[in-house]
Amino acid sequence: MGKKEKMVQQITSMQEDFAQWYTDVVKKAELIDYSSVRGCMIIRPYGYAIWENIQKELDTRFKATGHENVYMPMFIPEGLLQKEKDHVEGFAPEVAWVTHGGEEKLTERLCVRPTSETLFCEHYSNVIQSYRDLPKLYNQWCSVVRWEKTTRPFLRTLEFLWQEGHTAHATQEEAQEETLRMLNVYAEFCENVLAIPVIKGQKTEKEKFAGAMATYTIESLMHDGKALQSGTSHNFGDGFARAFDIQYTDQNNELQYVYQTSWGVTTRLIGAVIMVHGDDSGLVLPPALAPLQLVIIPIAQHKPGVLDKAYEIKEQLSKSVRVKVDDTDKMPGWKFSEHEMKGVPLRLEIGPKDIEKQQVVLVRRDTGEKLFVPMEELEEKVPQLMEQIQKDLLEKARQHRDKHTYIAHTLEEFEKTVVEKPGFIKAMWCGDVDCENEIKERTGATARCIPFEQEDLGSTCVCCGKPSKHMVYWGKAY
RNA sequence: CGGGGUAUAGCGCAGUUUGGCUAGCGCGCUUGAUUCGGGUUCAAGAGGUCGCAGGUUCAAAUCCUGUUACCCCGACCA
Repeated sequence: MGKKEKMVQQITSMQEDFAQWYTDVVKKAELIDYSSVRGCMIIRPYGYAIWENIQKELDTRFKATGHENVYMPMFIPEGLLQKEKDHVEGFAPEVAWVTHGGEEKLTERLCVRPTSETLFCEHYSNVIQSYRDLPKLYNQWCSVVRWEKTTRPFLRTLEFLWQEGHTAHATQEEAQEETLRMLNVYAEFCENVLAIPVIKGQKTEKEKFAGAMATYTIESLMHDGKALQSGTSHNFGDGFARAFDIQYTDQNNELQYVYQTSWGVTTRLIGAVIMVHGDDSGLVLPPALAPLQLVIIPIAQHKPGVLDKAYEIKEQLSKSVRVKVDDTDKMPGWKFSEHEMKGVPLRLEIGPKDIEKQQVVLVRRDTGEKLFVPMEELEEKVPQLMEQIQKDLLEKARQHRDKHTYIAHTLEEFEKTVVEKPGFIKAMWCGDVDCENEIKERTGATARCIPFEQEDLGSTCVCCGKPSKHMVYWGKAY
């Protein structure tokens, strides 16, 4: 009994206190540690390995769609930042400033990049001359700094890792095509690698990026019913081009402004994985993302032949999965819990009894299901299970999301749903920002997106009763 | 940034109200045995300027002032 209790007490349960559960998981799964700087976190090896897998998967997709990686400076002169009015207004409240170099005060202070639009624009204005220079399809992996007031590991930190794509095109149509192409890349990545289903759509005027003509987003739903903006893709039109004078000469020898896009995802995605798949035993990682896909736990490892067999199986499986043997001298039960906390998708137990029967025990992290598998079937069975787990996680998340997506026809219904059933709320909207503000004030929910897949839920706005324009996904967000 | 809470060993906590001997406990950690199919058992040991900075006092983990970090709820945001 005492033992059972100890196990349960490892982390706070999701139901009891979701926020505390989240903090417990990021710490106990050894994803992060807090640092001595407020709001900044240390990403530990296991957490960073997850980020590296995200990078690898995304970078492959970026390259496949013709993008090149570059690196911009981390400092932006104040004057440069201020060239685009909406942009600077959006970011000014949360930039960090460098005012001194050594002991000497700088004549112009430098902003630590909160995002790099202005740097890319300045560079583009120098390197783009002719229609032959277009399109420019650049991406950058880096960290940015935003001086936030409240912070949470992965979800909001002062410095965070991300990628930002910045492209320049000859026409508005091309820019729009690129904006949606990258949104689709994100959506496909989230579903197939992270096993997180997303709603694709457009942000409202109120919610769009500072300086953008249009912002598109993928929105996902966390286990507690809160929404998480998981990636954005912006079409800038020629707004930045006009502010930064990025012009090219077209085929008719006429000067034209370029059309630009930018798009990004961040380490926040790791937070999404935790909050979508995790459970009371800790993290649950989809196999495509997991740094370690299969952990082999020898039982009675001091007995002759056990460790040898474990290593033999490891060798055999390492062709198809990321696998390791946990041969530390801890008790098996301890190892089980530890790897469950870290979300390793599949566990293989091998002991004297198994060796005798020429079989092993496989245990799925997501379902807890135990499978007795003959050794000669392992090479086939393990990759199969990986695929199955990947698929099941996505399906489970999709079902959770659908189950927690509600429809509201009136504001009263809307308010009631927000209070009683956290999740997405689908409701019609007239397009007026006043209604958007009133909904936020009365319910705390914001417009997450105007989804591409529209549904007809009636002809009147949920707020004012005037003719409706769009069906909108609403929700409380992280 | 507003309201609430917390800070004592790696982790979880007691002690603080009412200042008083050398600051305790459980887990973990180290060493040696023992055990191994869900957090073994036993023995010996290491580890703390009580978040930080001031102040009051013969004496401060304990009282006072300031400050920082973390957690929760709001406002802002990837």
